Amino acid sequence: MAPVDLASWPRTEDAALAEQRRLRPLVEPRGAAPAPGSLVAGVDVAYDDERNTVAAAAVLLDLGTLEVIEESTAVGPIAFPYLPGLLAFRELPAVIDALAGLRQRPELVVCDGYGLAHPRRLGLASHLGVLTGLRTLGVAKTPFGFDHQDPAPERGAWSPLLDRDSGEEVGRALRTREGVKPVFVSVGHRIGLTEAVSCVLALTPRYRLPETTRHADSLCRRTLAESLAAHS
DNA sequence: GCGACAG
DNA sequence: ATCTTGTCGC
Repeated sequence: MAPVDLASWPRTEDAALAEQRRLRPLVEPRGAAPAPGSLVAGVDVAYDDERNTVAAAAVLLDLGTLEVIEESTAVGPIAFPYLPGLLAFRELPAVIDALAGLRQRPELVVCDGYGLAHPRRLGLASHLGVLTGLRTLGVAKTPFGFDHQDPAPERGAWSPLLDRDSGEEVGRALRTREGVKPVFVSVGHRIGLTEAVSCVLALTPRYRLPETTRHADSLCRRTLAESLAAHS
């Protein structure tokens, strides 16, 4: 996997918007779910704004057993400010570095955030998919700017996540645990929405968030804390 | 113009 | 995202 060249990474809002327009037509919003024994990666990042440092983690799990197979991390400078709708430019350089450190290639990458459920239909999950060619999906914890009805209380229940203007279904509010707030699933790249939802259910046998996300979250936090200690 | 706003 | 303790519950 080609590492990111930070020298040519967008630095301004205009450049980032132009890059989204360029990549958007390359998203493939259909495709099968990976087979039960496939390797699935979870990715996440943690920040230290004081030191302009970001730590990313990629954790590889067996989709069938949910056992951790491999871990990889990357630490680097924060590549972009946080602007809603441009999150990918902040997170992806470190995420791609972490993914590049995995010895085995995942058949799916689960991202913390959105894919097609995005103002310009290029959230970080889709962006990552187009840049790497990997199959991706997004799982977000809040509805961003979209409308939805509360799904029925049982695990597996869902309702469409709708664009406020067009009414288009851009994702699904999915109940991964009975009686707990839903998560918001959207297609990233090379997978359909129904298939993405079934993957997320396979990854949430017990908690609200996918096992992939939970492992990646704790690993990137640990990595950031260790890099902090090492530099003081 | 104002508020809302993935992480 | 991050600042932050104890506490209720499975």
